[in-house]
Amino acid sequence: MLDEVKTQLSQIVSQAVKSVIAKGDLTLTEIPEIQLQAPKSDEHGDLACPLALVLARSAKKAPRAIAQILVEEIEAAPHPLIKRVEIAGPGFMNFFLSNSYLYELLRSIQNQQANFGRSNIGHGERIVVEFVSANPTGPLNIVSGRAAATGDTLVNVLNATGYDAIREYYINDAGGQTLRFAGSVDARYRQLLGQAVEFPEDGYHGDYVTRFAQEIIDAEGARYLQMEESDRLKAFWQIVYPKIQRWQKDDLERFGVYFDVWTREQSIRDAKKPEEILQTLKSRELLYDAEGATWLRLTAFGGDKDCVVIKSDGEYTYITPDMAYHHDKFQRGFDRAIDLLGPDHHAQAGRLQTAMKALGYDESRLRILFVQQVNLVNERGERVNMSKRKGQLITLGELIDQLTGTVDERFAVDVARYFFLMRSSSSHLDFDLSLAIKRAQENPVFYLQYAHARVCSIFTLAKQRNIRRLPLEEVNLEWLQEPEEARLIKKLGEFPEVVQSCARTLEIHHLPHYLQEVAALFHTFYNKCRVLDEAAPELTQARLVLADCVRLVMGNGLSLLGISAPETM
RNA sequence: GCGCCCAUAGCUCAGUGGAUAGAGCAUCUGACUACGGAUCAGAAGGCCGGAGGUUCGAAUCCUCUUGGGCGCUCCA
Repeated sequence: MLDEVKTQLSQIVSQAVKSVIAKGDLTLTEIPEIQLQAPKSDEHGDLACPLALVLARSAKKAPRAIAQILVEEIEAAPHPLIKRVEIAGPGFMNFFLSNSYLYELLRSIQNQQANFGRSNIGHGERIVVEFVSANPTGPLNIVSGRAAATGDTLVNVLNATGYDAIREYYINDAGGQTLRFAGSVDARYRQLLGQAVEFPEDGYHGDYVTRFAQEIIDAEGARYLQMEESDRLKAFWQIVYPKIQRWQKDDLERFGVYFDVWTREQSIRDAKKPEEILQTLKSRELLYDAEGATWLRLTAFGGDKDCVVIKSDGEYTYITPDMAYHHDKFQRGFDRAIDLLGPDHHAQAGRLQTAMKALGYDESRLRILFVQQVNLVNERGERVNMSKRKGQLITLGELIDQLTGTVDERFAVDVARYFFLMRSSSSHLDFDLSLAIKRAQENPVFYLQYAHARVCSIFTLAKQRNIRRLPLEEVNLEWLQEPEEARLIKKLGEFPEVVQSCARTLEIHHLPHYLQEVAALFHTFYNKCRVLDEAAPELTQARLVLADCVRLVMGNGLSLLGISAPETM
């Protein structure tokens, strides 16, 4: 809707430029794109156009003079949309629009209902978004929580803008970490059975490792001691892996994140996909042997160094099945793949990008985003580095547990999700758990939810007072004349653009910020303007339409964030 | 040494080419006997890490520089 207004206005301006050139009042070889921006201040109108500033050089005229010529041309043929045009500052043309477009906006929101905010800029492009993908060697920590909230919302946003996106989790259930983890379980197993074994230095120290060992003893005793160590490790892995996977999945679901596809590295290996891509690379003469290993010539594609794909012991390095996995994503028909990675995977990301180029894929098809680290801050304000191996971490489950101590489970998830979503994912995040718990009650997410609940309460009260809403076409929206109403309506109209911008930039933190603004403008409106006024039934009807539009935008927005929109709190 | 991320109000962060740089928290002052005070109105708080450059116009783009974080394995 706001788009349409902009399009209309930019046509008017561009028409004016053309006719001014035709008259010879302005000399230009080329008309630049006409920008229209919503000014921050009401004094600057509804939409501002800096065209005269842009043209100053090529037209060899002062910006204000150019603006003057254009404004005269525009005013010569009055348009119902434009109330007046002012020239301001260095040469901005500020358009003040007639309120009718605001009323159109409300009608448009009413007609679209839950679809308001949805669009089709994606044209059905198929995208696989891979995120979390934590090693199956322990519970998910809060960094994974941040990735989970981010990826989940990103997929919501993409699907709302006409892309066909899915959530995918890659399970590294076949690499070297698995045996290292099994080794840690084994060490605890033997320790618990009284053997004096030293715990591996690079092992996993978490309590849960000991718990797993104890569970094995409880179920099957000491019988694994009879086995060869390598067989025992494999057996332990088989026992422990499903438990961890279940654990991770439960935590994610508790957090409201459901993956569409879980891909196991083992299944990629079983399907001989790594061999397949190695064959392709070999046929292109991109592989060579050196120092007993097989290398991929990444330097031929702009990589800073070549990388090993088969180690001298015959095992693959991480990248080999990973390449195969990404190749598989494209084979499954996805136009684009987006990966959300932790910041400690920078080198891996660069290598993978280059490797996919070597496999013949256009660079633009794989986009790797980084969800920056989360530092845990302790009571003394010191940063604590989280490490899964050292068992020094806060798990996603613990986070929700702790928040649940102060608020309901549903709100605990809301608080945690909002905490992760409200800041840019490229920024580091200091997570002060004690503060987060303390602040749970006064968390900014409640500000948004309260706005939604407050709107809903208006309708509840209306019902109690037997105030029935008239059909939209019988409501006279001209009653909405207050500046607080105009500001709120304008903000509501931005919603589709905000969602689109999140989809285009893959930066979703704009959405929480936008909803915060909507909530603030609504609260202001609510304090200033009485909705249910029995002395003014027509005004009441018009304001009910506005209130309902706020309800829709807040509801649709919160739903994209995966945060509940309560009707009462 | 090389690459990536970050630096904006006391604190946590938005703003990535437009007018007077914004919000939340914290601080201070106020608000209707009326739709939910989990709210609102207002005050105070800033050489946008620093220095050059591009531009009509820079927190934003380029170069250099300072400080912090993370990578640079035949680990994942």
